[in-house]
Amino acid sequence: MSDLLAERDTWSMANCSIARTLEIAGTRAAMLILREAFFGTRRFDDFAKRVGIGEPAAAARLKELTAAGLLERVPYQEPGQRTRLAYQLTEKGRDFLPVLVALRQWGDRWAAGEDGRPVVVRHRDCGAEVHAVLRCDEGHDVADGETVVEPGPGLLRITPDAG
Amino acid sequence: MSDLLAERDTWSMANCSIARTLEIAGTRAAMLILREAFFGTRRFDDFAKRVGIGEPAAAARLKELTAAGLLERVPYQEPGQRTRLAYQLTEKGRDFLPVLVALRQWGDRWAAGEDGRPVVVRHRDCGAEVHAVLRCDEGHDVADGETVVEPGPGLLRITPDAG
DNA sequence: AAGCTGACTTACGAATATGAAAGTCAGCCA
DNA sequence: TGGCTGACTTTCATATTCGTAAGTCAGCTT
Repeated sequence: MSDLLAERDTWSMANCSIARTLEIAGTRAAMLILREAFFGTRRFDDFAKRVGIGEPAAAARLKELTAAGLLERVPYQEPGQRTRLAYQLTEKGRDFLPVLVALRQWGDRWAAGEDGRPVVVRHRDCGAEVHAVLRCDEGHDVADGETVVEPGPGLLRITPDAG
Repeated sequence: MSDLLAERDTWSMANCSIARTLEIAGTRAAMLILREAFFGTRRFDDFAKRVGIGEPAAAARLKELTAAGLLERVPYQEPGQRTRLAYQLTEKGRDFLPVLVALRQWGDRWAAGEDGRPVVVRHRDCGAEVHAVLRCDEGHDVADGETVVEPGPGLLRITPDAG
């Protein structure tokens, strides 16, 4: 990306989309709960157990993610069991998948154990592995160093100190 | 993704690539420092100021990211100034860009302010906007719900409790 | 009506992350 | 040689986040 230097200093990052996203789902536990949701986990206890966090943390993160609209609670009933509530991804939550795939991909490449990747994500229709890639609206693959950043319509400016 | 249910319960997520990635760069401050690095920020004070965090936090995160190999300190000298150290992305750090793009994209769509996106990322060569997309190795775009997860070579299994 | 189980909540303490304010240190410049 | 500035570090206090352990509550089953 380019160095806009002085121009850049007038940008307020108060409403940065990355920061906003992190405020909603930026904690380790929240990310891992979303991972589990994509893996198919739906029940409270399973979230806590599989993410490896305590029940209070699981309850707090699930509540936040539900309030933020990434998860919704839906009633379900197994035969011979009472009605329960399951946590299920909404469209807003499912749209988070590229973030998780990108995180996994980076970890696979740069921080995997010696035995390699613990899980593999494949395309259901063809069986090939799935990756997060950068692509522009013209259809080009975007390689390292080929991006530039510019102000968008929602950019706030900082009023420089007088002087 | 499919629900492997019982099978899934034998998976240990202790070495999950997502969790490993989050341990290296999973805090809000670390992510935002990487964002700034992609925006072209290189100096200590600018990181602290533009990310909006205190100097102790900036120093701690920069140190961690440098130790983890995402950033490197390189000497530089402006005319008439003494030699200083700048923080610059390594290949390992630049490879983190898809994560940030995916986070930004999600925030743009689901958590933007009413004026829209604060920044826009474009392809340098053609000017079109850049997105993080999921694609399989066969070249197909992968849509919502078209992924399946399976164990990889590095998957650890949990020995079920006897009984 | 009592038991059982899943889904939480409460209580408590420890670890981590962060901010404000101030101090330290190293060189280039005058 | 002293000033100045960028780059940190130190100190102190606070806010989150997390784990363990235990308690609560609701309904379906018997």
